Amino acid sequence: MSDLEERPDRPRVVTIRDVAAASGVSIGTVSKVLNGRGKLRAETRARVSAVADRLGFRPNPLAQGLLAGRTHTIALIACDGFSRFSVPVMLGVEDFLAPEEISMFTCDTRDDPIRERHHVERLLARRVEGIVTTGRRAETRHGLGDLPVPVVHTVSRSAGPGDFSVVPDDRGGGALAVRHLLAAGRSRIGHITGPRRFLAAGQRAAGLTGALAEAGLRPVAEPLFGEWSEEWGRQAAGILLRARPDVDAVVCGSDQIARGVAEAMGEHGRKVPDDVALIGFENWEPMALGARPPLTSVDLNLTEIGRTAARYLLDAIGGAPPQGGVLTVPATLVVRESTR
Amino acid sequence: MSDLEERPDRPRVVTIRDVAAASGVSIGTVSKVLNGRGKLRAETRARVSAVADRLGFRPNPLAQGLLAGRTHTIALIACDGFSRFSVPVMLGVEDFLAPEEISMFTCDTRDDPIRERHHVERLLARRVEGIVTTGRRAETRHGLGDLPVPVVHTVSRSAGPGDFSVVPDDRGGGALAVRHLLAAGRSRIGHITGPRRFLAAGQRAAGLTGALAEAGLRPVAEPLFGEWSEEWGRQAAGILLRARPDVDAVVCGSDQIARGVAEAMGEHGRKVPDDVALIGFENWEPMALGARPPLTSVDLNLTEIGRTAARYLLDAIGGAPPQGGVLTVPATLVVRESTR
DNA sequence: TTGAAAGCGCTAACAA
DNA sequence: TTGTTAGCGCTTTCAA
Repeated sequence: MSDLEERPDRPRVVTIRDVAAASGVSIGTVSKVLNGRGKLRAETRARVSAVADRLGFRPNPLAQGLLAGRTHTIALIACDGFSRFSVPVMLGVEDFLAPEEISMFTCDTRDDPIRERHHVERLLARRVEGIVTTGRRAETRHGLGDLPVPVVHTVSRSAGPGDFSVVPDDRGGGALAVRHLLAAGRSRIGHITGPRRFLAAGQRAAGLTGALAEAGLRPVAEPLFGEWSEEWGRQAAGILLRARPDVDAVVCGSDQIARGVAEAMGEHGRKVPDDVALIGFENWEPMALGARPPLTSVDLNLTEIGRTAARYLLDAIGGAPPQGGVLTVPATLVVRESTR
Repeated sequence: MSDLEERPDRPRVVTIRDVAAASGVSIGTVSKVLNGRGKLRAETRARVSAVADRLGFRPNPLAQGLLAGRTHTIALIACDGFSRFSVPVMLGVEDFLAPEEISMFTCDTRDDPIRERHHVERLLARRVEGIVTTGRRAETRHGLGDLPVPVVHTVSRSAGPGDFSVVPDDRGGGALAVRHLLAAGRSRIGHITGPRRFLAAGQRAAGLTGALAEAGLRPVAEPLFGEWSEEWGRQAAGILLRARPDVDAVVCGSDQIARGVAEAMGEHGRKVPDDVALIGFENWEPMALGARPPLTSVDLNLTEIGRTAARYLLDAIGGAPPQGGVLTVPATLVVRESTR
């Protein structure tokens, strides 16, 4: 496949000088045409643009940026191998950025602070104008330190003082799930979720108990903290059924857990949703749709978190006063067969 | 959260001039110190580096790039919303790029040619030095046209003449699965997979029948083409069992299908792996590990595909003669309980 | 209405 | 051993 012939020259990049020469004007004039600036004869404008088009001229953003001190780039730093938590955020950020003609560098730190530092250094050297970080489920993360550009943290909130974070509403999501179940006439509601050390698990549980309390109720049993896995869901369903055979609904801390619960319920002779209604969390479609029956699930709207983060970042880049604190994006409920 | 006070000035960016002034030398000297070029007194070097460090100087890569005509950036274009197929490739590309101090722009086309064109235009304007595309399962995609920079397509092969693609070995993966089953003493092997129109489905099936043929065998029944879903797995398992109750192993076109099959097998009174061994495809861990029992699965080594693509891209950027054609990265088998 | 020239931050060739 | 200068591609005065 290799060949000895000279490599065919790739088309040389066309500069403003080429356009000027080809259209017989100065580079200043070309610049004015391209930017619609200054006073020029219509005929000149037309002619120069035509030439620029014909030559396939694209202004070099490095040169533009050098002069303007801007790069129209931002960076997204993930820490979790672009997991299913980071990806929707990325898409949201991109959504918001693309029409602004801003490009996005991405990198992943694999949860390694050294790698993170390294990436931040390089990105700053490249003069990105802002940084978005993404996290894995709602946790608390360290800040990035005092940087010369605005930073927005997403999903995981930053512990750095004055830092700004956009996070999912785990608590509200838990409440949402409960209200849906109450409206459907369920009242003996259990909760099976991930490890206690996860902020997300605690908040989802708190939202659930809160919403039950509003209705003068309590969970049918103490929330069961364990793992984020299907296997834990299977185990915990057994534990719950043994303690409270009369349970008529379970809110799960993740769709994976909910799948495990669904399976175990069947094995214990309970029908979903007839005997026990089931709600998952995170609305991870391959999981939620593959379950039998398909799972009602709390959607944390991570893409919206990404859009929101991008909007704030652009505002900050534009000179808006710095924001600190945590902004929470509401969750929504996607209703499927497991609660119908 | 807003305040009326003046926004605290972010630290102004330090230029080579600042360093020169602060250390009482010319900018040329600073440049030599920073790049280790030229002949300078050791004392000067030490002093200037110290000042540069103290000031937190970072050379502006825009200026460097403008001069050198290089940007040390590449782009990755996904088409599938950074799906589980694109993400491992991204990580592989990043793996290979990071030590080279090359940064990666990413964008997603949402499978929209207009969006793709738009992104390509913008990336070229930014003078990326190369482009990697990622695809969703092995398909054939259109090329990007004649670009002034090298392009490597991954996962989906490009139909563009002279284009270079790095793709998974679906056929080899199918063969791998069969050989593993044969070695385990199974011989009545069925196949349940995705839609016939997918190249990946066809190749996996071909690999399977090929490896069986080598052993003088044929599939226990015609391969069942359907959907990539669990639901299809459940359905198809029933069909297969009705046709061939004596089947002792099933290779599935995806882990999702395999999960469905596993579930249905249980319902039909077949134990996995005792009665029927099961192999999935793609080694999508949340699916493969959550199944009961955990699934043996063919890993397509997408991260390795990413690394390989990055290596070729860098070579091409470095001036290696252009390659055309398709490079196949071998698959491997991850053995778990479903075949033990 | 157009052109000339300065300068963004940096490197490299050449002078001193 | 160090400084000076030109120039990368572009925008933006200011002159013509």
